[in-house]
This record gives sequence, structure tokens and C-alpha cells, in this order.
Amino acid sequence: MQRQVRTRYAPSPTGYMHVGNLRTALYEYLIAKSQGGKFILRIEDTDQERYVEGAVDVIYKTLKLCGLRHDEGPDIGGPYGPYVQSERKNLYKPYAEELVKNGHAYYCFCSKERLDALRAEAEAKNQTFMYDRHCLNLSQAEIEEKLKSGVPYVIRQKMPREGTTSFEDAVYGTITIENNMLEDQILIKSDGLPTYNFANVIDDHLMNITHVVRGSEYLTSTPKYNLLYKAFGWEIPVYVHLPLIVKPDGSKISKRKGDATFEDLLKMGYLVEAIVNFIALLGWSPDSNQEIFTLAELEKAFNIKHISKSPSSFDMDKLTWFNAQHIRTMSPEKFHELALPYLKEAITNEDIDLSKVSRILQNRTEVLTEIPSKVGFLNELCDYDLNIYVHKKMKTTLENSLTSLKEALPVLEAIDEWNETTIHDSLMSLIERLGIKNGQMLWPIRTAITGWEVTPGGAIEIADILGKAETLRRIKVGIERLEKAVSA
RNA sequence: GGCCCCAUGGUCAAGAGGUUAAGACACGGCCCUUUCAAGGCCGUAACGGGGGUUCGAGUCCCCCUGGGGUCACCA
Repeated sequence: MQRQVRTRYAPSPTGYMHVGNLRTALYEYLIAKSQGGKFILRIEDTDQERYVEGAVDVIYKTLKLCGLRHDEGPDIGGPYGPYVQSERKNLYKPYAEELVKNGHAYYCFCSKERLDALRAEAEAKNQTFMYDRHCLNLSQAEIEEKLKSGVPYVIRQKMPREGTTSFEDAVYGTITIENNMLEDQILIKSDGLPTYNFANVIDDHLMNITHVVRGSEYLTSTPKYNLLYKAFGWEIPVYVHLPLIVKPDGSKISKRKGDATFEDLLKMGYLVEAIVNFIALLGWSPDSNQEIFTLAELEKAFNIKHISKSPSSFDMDKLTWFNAQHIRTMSPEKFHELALPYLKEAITNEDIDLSKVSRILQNRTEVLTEIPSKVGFLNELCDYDLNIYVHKKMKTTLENSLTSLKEALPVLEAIDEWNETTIHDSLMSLIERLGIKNGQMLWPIRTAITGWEVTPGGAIEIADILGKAETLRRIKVGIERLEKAVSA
């Protein structure tokens, strides 16, 4: 019988979420959900020096926002709790002691000072430092005496010195490492807490994790974990190591270098759905050519087989494209809801129907934050350069622009019920009557009522949004200014 | 530096010995068109190098080069 798939996202609470971490969470979630399994959240906070206030909330918030609902976790509990390592602290040491008993681990009383000195010495000789097993050969009596007199100690894993250790990775295949490269790593720190290296093995086993999914930076330390599983006689999980996400220049993404975190991207106007969609495809590809995915679709389409091995770079242009795609496919109502805060910030003119503005904006918005810069002309008509009336392709000049505006004015004035249809019909019949190109009428009007060379929406849409009075007023301003310029 | 991993256009990537080497982003052009978008069509652009294996190699092997990761009482 196949065991139910269980994956775990095990972040350490650092206070922010960078995109690599988020993608790891996403893949863990997808691996579980694509196989009807469970997705578990576990907080790895064994490093007390790194404690950050509120950091766990960032994790909850992000997962929730992205729709990555965990089935078990600190906040919702579950049959394998507690799900915070610091709350499990008393549970690890007995396992380490068991290892000491059966010869796979040993007490080490070496001081930090001694270790630092050794390290410095090795460095001076340009050698890689590795613990010298100074405490491995302590007699039983010595050990007991030191323990009794309270000398601080750690427990180290005893590595084999010869041979190699191999493991199977679901994406990288067989990885083999020489055992003499493995240091006798610390399992239990002198503060009594386990290291990540130890705790993750114990917890993954105790929590019945079937697929260990994490970044490829853990690839070389995985043999150490396997040796631990073997020492305990435990079943080894399926390993799924993920390629890194790097910056365009190939270097690693890091908060310290100011690279955008998930939170930053949201502030920059990117949608959660677009971010999730984009990072899902950074390192994984579906069977089809489909690019736009909802989370639900990803849950169906995801498979480990198509996870790639090489690192991929985070391309903002493509993220922007995904964002634009998601914006275009959402309902006008939904877009309006998202655009509203930005519109309220940018549009002070209370006569403007903001939902109409949203409508002309939806296909012209790639990132929400660019909205304010597109709608300023709705507030007031600013002074503009008359040369924008002259447009080669529209075949407009100052003279014929003036004519068009003068012709349009009474026609527009005559409209009783002011809406896109009536404006459109009136203007079109005028154009027909005058026998001119659409552009020769519509370009000058748009120019006159916006004062901008480029605007979202055309003359008719904008006239409707502005309302009859304001439209006529602005056209009159245009006529006045053009008359002055032409007669001069 | 030792060890591990990776290598298809600028970027994301398909490709599991025989293909005109997909598709997407970006870029360029054209069409549509009342500006700008959106949309449609077309185009520029890739198997890092060298050896093998094979009738045949982007696909398999080796070397080189390049990139990344890792070598903590961090995770």
C-alpha cells in the first residue's frame, strides 16, 4: 500500500519571505496536493539568536494569501504536534543519546575557543577545517566525570571515514559523496537544542514526512541525514531538491542585497496570483504549453518529473507579463476592486465615475502601481503644448483641428443623454457629413479634453467619463487656444 | 581550494539517438485602430568548446571551460 504523501514546509522565521522560499512552499504544497496528500507547516526556530518578533505571522500571512493552506501546523494543530521546534526541544536529546549508546554519536567537550583556534590554524595553512575528533576517544570515565562536573558539551554524529554514501534524489538522480568529506556534525548544541541538521531528520521521521522538498543547497549535506536515518533504522524519505532561483546576473537572491521579497512585490503592484503563477513556472514546466495557471490548475498539472535541475533567473519582465495577463482575465468588477485604492489616491475630481475609469484601464495596466500616473488628466486640464494637435498619421494640423473642434462643439452640445453611445453616434454622423477621417475629428477632441498626448481610452470614452459640461468646457479652451495660435 | 550539482536563443523553457530544434517573455515589423494599450500575423535569436560511442548525437561517455551550491554549536 502506498503511504499518503506528506510534505512539509519548514521555514525558519526570519521576518520576510523571499521568492525562493515561497517557491519551495509552493512546490511542497503542489507535490502533496497533486497526489492527494497533506501539506504540513513546521517552524524551525532552533536558532535562538535569530529570533525575530512577528516573523511567524509573516509566514502564516503569506501562505494564506497565496492559498497554500496547510493541513497541519502550529496554528491549527494536528496529530503530530507540536509543530514548532522550540516546543519540541526536549524530544531530540534522547534520540541523540540513543545514537551515543549505539556508537553513531559521541559527546564532545571541546570549547569554542579550541575549535576557533583549530579553524584559524587550518585557514592559515589554506586547508579545510574539519573537527579532529578530539573527544571521540575519551574514556568512559572521563566522559562521566565531565558530564557530572557540568562541563558544557555537544553531541556529535560519528561519520564513517571510508567509503562513500549515496542517495537518490527525485530530480537530481543519484548523488554520491565521499565519506571523508563528512564532518562529525553537531547534533545537539551546548544549549541543549538540536541543530537543524538533527532536528529535521527527527521531525521528518516523527511527522511521517514522505517527501523532503528543499533547495538544492542541501544537496551536499543530505548524505549526513541519510546516515542518521540508517543509524536509527528509519525509512528514508523521497528527496526532492529544487534548483535555486537566481538574479539576472546569476547570483543568489538575498534580502541583504535589497532584492525584492514577496511583500515587496505586492507593494510594487504585483498580484498574488501572478507571482504564484510565475514562480511555479520557474523551475518547473507543464506537459502542455499552457502558461497561465490558477493554483487549482497547478494542483492538477504539477509533477515532480518536470522539475528542472538548473537554476533559473528571476525575470521581472516576465513577472510583469504574467501580472498583465491575470489583470486582463479577471472580471471588470474584480479589477475595479483592486484598482480602486490607486484611483482614489490619484483622482481628486469627485465627478468622475471611477468604475468607468477602471474599465478603460484594465487592458492598459500591467502593474497596479502604474495606475495613478495614467489618470491625472481627469482631475484638471493642464496647460499643454499645442503641437500635440499635429499628428501626421491622423492627418491633423492646428488648422483642421480647430475646424473639427468648432464643428464638434454644437453637435456635442445638442446631446441630451450623455453616454458613450450617443457621443459615438453623434460624432460619427458628423464625421460622415464632413467627409473626413475619424482621426481628424477624434484626435483633436481627445487632445483637447485631456491635454495629454497619450491617454488610456479614446475621445469618446473619455468624454463620457468627463461628463458633458467638462467636456464642452475643455473643448472651448482648445478652440480658444487654437484660434490664438492660428491667427498669430 | 576540496567536494557536489548544473549547462538549448538575452530570459523562462520543450526535447528522454533520427525534429525544418517547440512555445512564452523581451525585442523588431506588419495588420486592426480615435492616441496608448489589448488582440491578430510575421520576424531576429540557441544546443559553450574539444574528443569519443553510433549508420546517425542537443540527447550517451570523457576532458576542458563557464556558472552555481557547500564546507558553522545558521537554517
